[in-house]
Amino acid sequence: MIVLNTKNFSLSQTLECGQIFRFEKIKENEYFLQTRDIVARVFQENEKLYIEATNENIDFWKNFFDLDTNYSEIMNFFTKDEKMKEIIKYGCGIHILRQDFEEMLISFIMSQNKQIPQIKQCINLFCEKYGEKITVFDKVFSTFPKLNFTPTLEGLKECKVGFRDKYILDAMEKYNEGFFDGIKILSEEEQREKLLKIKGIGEKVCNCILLFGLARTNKFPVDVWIKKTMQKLYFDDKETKNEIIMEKAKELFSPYQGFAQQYIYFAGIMKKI
DNA sequence: TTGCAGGTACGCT
DNA sequence: AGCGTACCTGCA
Repeated sequence: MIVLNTKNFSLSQTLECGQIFRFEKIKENEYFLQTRDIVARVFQENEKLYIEATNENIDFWKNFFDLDTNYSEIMNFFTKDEKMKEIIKYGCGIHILRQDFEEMLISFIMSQNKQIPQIKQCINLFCEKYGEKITVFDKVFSTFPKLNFTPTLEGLKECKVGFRDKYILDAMEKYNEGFFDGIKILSEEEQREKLLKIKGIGEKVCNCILLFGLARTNKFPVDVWIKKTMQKLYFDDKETKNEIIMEKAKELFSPYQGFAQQYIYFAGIMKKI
């Protein structure tokens, strides 16, 4: 068990704002959480975060929960905009997790599925089929597999990913051809170009992978929730193209667009806006 | 029951 | 260049 000190951090807000899919609530402020092949039981009490995990490397978890970033500074930046000042009140404990690139790649291709429960199901089926079983806390978990294999379309169909089966196959074939080798050290523009070459990755999914899997925190993925909420906030509730919404976000939120996106998403799903 | 939602590809104009 | 529809699945 490790104990970390946190500031401006809420475990529940951070997990429940749509950036991570493999977690399960045990009770208030306590969750099972999985990333890659790691299983953790995480508990927050006041400003302390308790982590019991198959990997208890402190630096890993500090990085994963982004505990060294100064969120007061970021939130302070947003207070210059009256509307954002309201928005950040709802999710002021959100951190942007630094998740695994491979896992984000597959998860966000699946995410053009539907609601979060369905996305979770697809990922869990994928892990059950291709990952390894591991028993921790008297419970069986499945790890997220290394991507060094090529699945069949039939196998992927069993994960209920629907028509995204060929997209995932495309991504994994390219992955195994070394297409993504060294992606972490490329420039953001180069990373973006590579991602967009994969079938099934368009602007939105690309931005999610950049933001959550490659720590590009100035990206602003626009999904239906963000679109609705942004329209209400800045466009007089009128139908507005994603392109225009992204321009507005850039103008208002740079260099912290990713954080803004999370706060807005959270406020939006809380139906407060 | 039908039909809709989710993001992208693809075919049409 | 922009628009409409297909893709698959679960759920109202």
